[in-house]
Amino acid sequence: MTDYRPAAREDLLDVALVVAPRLLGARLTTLVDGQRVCVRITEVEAYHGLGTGGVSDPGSHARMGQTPRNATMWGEPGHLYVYLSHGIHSCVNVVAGPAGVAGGLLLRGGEVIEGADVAGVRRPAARLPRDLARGPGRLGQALGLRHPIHDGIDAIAGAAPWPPERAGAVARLDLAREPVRDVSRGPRVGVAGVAGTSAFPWRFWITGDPTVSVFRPGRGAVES
DNA sequence: CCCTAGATGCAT
DNA sequence: TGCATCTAGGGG
Repeated sequence: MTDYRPAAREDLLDVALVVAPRLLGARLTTLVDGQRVCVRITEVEAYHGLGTGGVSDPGSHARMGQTPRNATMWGEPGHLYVYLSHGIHSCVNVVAGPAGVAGGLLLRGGEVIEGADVAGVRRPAARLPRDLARGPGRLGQALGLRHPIHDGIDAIAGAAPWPPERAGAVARLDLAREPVRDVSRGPRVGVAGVAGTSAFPWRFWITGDPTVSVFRPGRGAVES
């Protein structure tokens, strides 16, 4: 990953798209406040931003270039970009692509496979186990990840099996996974304008998985 | 400044 | 359908 060098502008666009399906079935484990929760990722969305002069993703936080808010997206791959949605929800991205290029995969859904009791306490509204991490805000809450204190946390363990804590939290992404039977692809959720149409089919999910969030077209999307 | 809209969730 | 409530960006 660190040796990756884009040969063309199009290759930069590919980065997040290549990584996206690879995250399906992968596991993200967190240790927050001494409590451990593991989620099997079932739904992701790709976002990127080339900054000034390049083609940009109109649905991406990085579309206008680097800002204090989206700085993590421009940093090291494998770190977590945690942002606040509507002033309430902490949503989690896995940063993708080389440092200096904005890219990330929004984790939109997952199955809690460890620490369901802990996740249940964090998410009392969840009636069914499948709702514990179904949706980006829910997933962040189930894992105990919060904006802004956990933004930029490194989810790659590296040589150490369990890296040092940061802000009372540890996150680890395990890309080794069981083969995924069938992957579906379609437009991203809740993105307005052209990005809400089939022009950007950058949402990937495990076909038929009950922990995949409900599709909701963005404002300005084509009605039917 | 003020307004709007946003990669949302949940009660009504 | 409306609200919770924080942020960035665009327009006056």
